[in-house]
Amino acid sequence: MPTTRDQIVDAADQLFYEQGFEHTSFAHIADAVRISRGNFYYHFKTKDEILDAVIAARMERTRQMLAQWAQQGDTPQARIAAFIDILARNRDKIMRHGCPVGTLCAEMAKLGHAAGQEGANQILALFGDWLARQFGQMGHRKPQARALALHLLARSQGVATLTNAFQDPAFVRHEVAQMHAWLAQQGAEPGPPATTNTPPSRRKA
Amino acid sequence: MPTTRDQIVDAADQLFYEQGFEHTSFAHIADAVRISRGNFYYHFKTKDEILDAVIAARMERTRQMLAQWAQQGDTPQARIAAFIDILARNRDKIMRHGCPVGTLCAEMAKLGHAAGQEGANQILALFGDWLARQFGQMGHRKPQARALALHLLARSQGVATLTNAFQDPAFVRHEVAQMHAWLAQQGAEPGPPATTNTPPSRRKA
DNA sequence: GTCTATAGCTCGATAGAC
DNA sequence: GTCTATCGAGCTATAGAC
Repeated sequence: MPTTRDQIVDAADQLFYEQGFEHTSFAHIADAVRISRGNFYYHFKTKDEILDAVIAARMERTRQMLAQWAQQGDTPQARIAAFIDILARNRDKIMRHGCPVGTLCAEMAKLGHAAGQEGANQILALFGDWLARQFGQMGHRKPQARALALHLLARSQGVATLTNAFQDPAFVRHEVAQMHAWLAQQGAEPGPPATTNTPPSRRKA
Repeated sequence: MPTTRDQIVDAADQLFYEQGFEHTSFAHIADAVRISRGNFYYHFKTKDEILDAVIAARMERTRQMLAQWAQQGDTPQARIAAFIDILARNRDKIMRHGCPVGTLCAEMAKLGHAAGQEGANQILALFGDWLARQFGQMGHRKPQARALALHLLARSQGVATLTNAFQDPAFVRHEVAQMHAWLAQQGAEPGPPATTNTPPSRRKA
């Protein structure tokens, strides 16, 4: 039996994802947990407090997910592939509500909510840093590994945005396949790292 | 001297972009135009009405911009390059508020605002259809031209999302350069069109 | 810990004078 | 066309009984 506080955080987490932070009221969260508004305020004094708790929970869950991928994947390529596949695995939710991380970052930026923006960006940064480490283990030097990580992160964000807008499952499949193909081209190579998507062996060919 | 109605639409357009639709109140718009709330209601009866007007204005502006690109670019490649360059040209605004189209699509989806989502998606589709036409003129068959268009649209959306979150100008420059390099690889070719980012001449090599 | 009741505010929207 | 005045609903947040 989870504590009331945990139930509140879980419900808020889901509602913030489905309807957005601003659009979700205390009444809405309280109704979902089946407690009174007064009880809600016993656990969280302000809306910022519940936002902080949700962000902390998402951060922790993200850390665990990344640790699990790191444990299960034998090669950095396999681990990055696990990242790419979340788009396909969460396709239906993304079609309805977008990427949980990206849409929260966007909303916090629009609201001018500095603390929330900082927290949401940190979750996004967790993915970026983790991906950069994987590309580093593939043999890429630090700045290049970081560039590849941000490139892949941006692509997955873009696919999520268009999936949310156009609701086309075939588009997700196609882009995920392209990302896997792109990943296969980013092989570890000695010598100068590639700066474009072009395979190094073909540069200046 | 623009009409009061046009002034309202312009102010609402800007505020919806900077703070989001839901976060912007009638009082906020009225203050920006320096009219009373009552006067505002003479021109627009509901919040959906002003949203419709803003979307219509953005749609018209987008059409004009695409027509101008079509007129100025001598080749389809040059015209697509003009699309890619809006990321660099609007970099500062994107860092602060994201992509005007993508963030509106995301917000409408979160609010469950069917009409607004439909309108915002239509603006995004304007870009997609226009890009698909350009790729078609480069010699790609219809489904392939559409896939390339959506791929590029998704990448620009993703770059906008990460730019908004991380506020890194160097990242924008790098990704824009990569998109131009990618575009150069998507040359018109007879025979089977490429289905990945790999240049066709290298497939199965 | 959980509840009811409500303060204090802002919202979208309306009515009517000028 | 523009204004002031105001409504009812919904919001965050607080106070206090149990």
